[in-house]
Formats: sequence, structure tokens, C-alpha cells
Amino acid sequence: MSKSTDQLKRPKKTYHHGDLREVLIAAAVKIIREEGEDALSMRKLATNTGVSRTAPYHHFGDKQDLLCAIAEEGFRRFDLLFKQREPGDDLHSHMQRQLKVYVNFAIDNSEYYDLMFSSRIWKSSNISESLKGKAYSSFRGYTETVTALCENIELPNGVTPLRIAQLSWSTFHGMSRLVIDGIYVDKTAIDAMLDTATKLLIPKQRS
Amino acid sequence: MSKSTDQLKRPKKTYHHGDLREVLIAAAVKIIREEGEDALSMRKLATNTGVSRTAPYHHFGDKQDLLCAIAEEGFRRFDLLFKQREPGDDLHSHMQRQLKVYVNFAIDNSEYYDLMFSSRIWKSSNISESLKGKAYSSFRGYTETVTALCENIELPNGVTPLRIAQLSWSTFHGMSRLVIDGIYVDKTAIDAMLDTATKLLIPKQRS
DNA sequence: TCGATAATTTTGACGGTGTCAAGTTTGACT
DNA sequence: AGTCAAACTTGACACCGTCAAAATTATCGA
Repeated sequence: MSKSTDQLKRPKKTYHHGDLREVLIAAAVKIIREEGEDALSMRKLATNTGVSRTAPYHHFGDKQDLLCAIAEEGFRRFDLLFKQREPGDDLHSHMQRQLKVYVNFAIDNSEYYDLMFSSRIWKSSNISESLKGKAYSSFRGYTETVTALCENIELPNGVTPLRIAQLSWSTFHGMSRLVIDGIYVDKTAIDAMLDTATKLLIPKQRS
Repeated sequence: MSKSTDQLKRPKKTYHHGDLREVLIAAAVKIIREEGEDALSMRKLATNTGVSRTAPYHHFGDKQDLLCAIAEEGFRRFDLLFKQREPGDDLHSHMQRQLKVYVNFAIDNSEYYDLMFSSRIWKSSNISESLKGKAYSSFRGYTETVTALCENIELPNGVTPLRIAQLSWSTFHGMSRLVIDGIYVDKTAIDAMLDTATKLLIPKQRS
């Protein structure tokens, strides 16, 4: 009886299962984290969740579609971490902190990061528009921060803030991937590398 | 008659097919380049080559084993390109040129580069030792060049040549991957980014 | 030259995968 | 209460990696 009144504003709860969609995403992330991306199959995912093989196809048109949803969730979590700025923090210290946040996020949440920058997703034609939008807005935010940082700083000839942003993003992405993909094994060197990166790439002042 | 005398020194030609192993690698690379890595299956590879489904398993214990062989071939080709230094070229110009060689190789030969730095390969336990060796020697060579470059240069506090090598490698790897994986689409900006990278990361002289 | 031997390739089989088509159950709304 | 659509299941198909056993073929010693 009170049920029907609750119903008015509740888009989350779906008909049969509760909210299969969210459960599926969580279960998929769990499989990837514990057994690797290759171990994720739609069938295993369905079985683990307790539904039949093709049930997920009612929430995701495709396996690819599921992967996009996970990537998007990754960007959501990343933004939450990356956006926050401690008060009373000058821009340079803020930036320095954020770089570590970036790389640490990538390493500690590689289930997400892998998909956020997966070639399978970005090279395919059926990447979701919302994922694209989220990713681009992340990069735009990053570029703006770097640009602000470059004000009142004398840059070398022909070097623009945009270039520094692209370049440093490449650097942190590359570093993250080398660790995630198992090529760099010495994680303890990461901090030192980040410090060096800050000194060379993120300008404080140039003498 | 002359056949048996030829036989003395010829480890290449194998018994039945000729040299299936090399042919398989080439065919695999072709499939990856034309249809993407996902499209490569042992069965299709066999069919394309004109042998039965399981014939490749006599030359590669595993699909993984085949991928390792391709990656190794990739490092072989990369080394050929990267090693050569034009005479009468000072170290800094040499380095500047090599960075473009690196990124161009990665982009133009992504069939190889993808596998050379593939997490599937590097995170698995059955990566071949020879591949490991080849990869490490590549990085060592790079580090040595950067170190030589840093001689007589005053580096910022706490920055070592090794760090610069690691950092710049990360940068070029990251840049390559962002392009290869379809995240950076504007390839025309690459040259400008590389110039900026040289200015900031590869020291000529610090004022 | 022939026959043994080992390298090479094939056929058959098993369990796993993505996903489409058709049917069945179930919740919500009039 | 009955309709309708959303959610889910069962069945089927064409692939996939790879193991075991059989068949083929090249090489070498006699």
C-alpha cells in the first residue's frame, strides 16, 4: 500500500532483480580485479550474479557496452578524487599532489584505468557518447589547471601551456601503464620519478 | 643429389612446409595489422596459412608463445632502427632525432608495439626469457645514451640521469599509446609535442 | 636401397565463449 | 482484473584454445 506511493520517485529499482545493472558492473569489476580482464566473460558474470547467461544482454547491448559502462564509472571515481583541492594550498603544491593522486589511482584501480584508456574501447566505433564526454572533460580540466599554473611563468620558446599539459599527461599515463602492464616492476621508484617530473615539467619558476 | 650437401648448414628450412614458423609469424602480423589483435585466432591463422588447426602448436606451445615471438621480432626491428646514429651528429641532435624515431615506430608499427608492451605478455608468468632480455637491453641502451647526454650538465637538485631516462621513456611510451589506442586523434600535434619534450626533458644546457 | 626413427601435420573431441531468436515469467497501470 | 511491456530463461549457432591419438613424411644409418 505504501509501496505505490514510494514508487513515485524511484528510477533505480528495476522490475525483477532489484538493480541488476549496477550489480553486474560491480561483479564484473570484481572479476577483473581478482582474475584479470581476460577472465571476464558474459557467461561467468551472469553465473556469478545468479542469473541466466543472457540476462545481462537486457542491460547491456554488448560486452563492449558493459566495458564502456565500467570505464565511465572509472572516470566518475577518478573525477571525485582529482577534483578536490585542499584549501590554503597554492596551485603548485596542489598540482604536485594531484600528480601522485593520478598515478596512484591508476595503479590502485587498474581494473578501471585499464578500461578507461583501453584501445578496445577507444578504437571501436560503438563507444558511448557519455564516456567520450566524461573523458574529454577530464582532460579539459587538467589542461585548464596547467594553463593557470603557467601564468606569470616564462616558458621556453615555442612552448605553450597546452603542450605542457599534453606532454605531462602523456608522461603520467605512460608511467602508469608501464607499472600496470608489468614492465616497470619497481614501484618504489615511482615517487622519485614523480618528483623529477614535477621539477622538469610543471613550472614553478624558471631562472 | 646436391640436396644432401646443401642440407649441411641450413637450419631454416624445416621438414614439411618449408618454414612454417616464420610464415605463421608473418601471417599473424598481417591479421593484426589489417583486422586488429582481437581478430587473431590460432584457427584463422592456420586456415590463412593453409595448414590444419593445430599445426601451429608444433611451433608455438601456446597462443601466448606466438605473441611473444611477434613481440620479439618487434624489438628486433626497433633495435635496427634505433641503434643507427648518423655520423657527424652531436649527441643532442642525435637524441632529438631518435625520439621521433621511437614514436614514429610505435605509431607506424603498432602491430608490433602493442605486443612489445602488452600487459597480457608482461603480466603473465610464461613470458620468454629472450624477450625479457631484448626488452631490458633496449632500455639499458636508452638509459646509457641519456646518461652520456647528461654529462657536463647541471641537473636540478635530486635529479639523476637515470630518473630522466625513466621519465622520458614514460613520456614517449605514454604519447605513443595515447595515439595508438585512439585517445589522441590529432597526430599532427605529435611533432610539436616532441619538440616541447626535448626542450623540457632532454637537457642541452641549463641556464 | 631400405627400414627405423623422429619430426611434422591432421583428425577428433571437449569445454568455453559471444550473442541471436523465441518463449516464459513478472511487475506496474488502467 | 486484465493488459502490456519489461525482465528473464532456454535453446541454438558459430566460433575459440588446446589436448590426445593417429597419420604422414623426411632423414639417416645399414
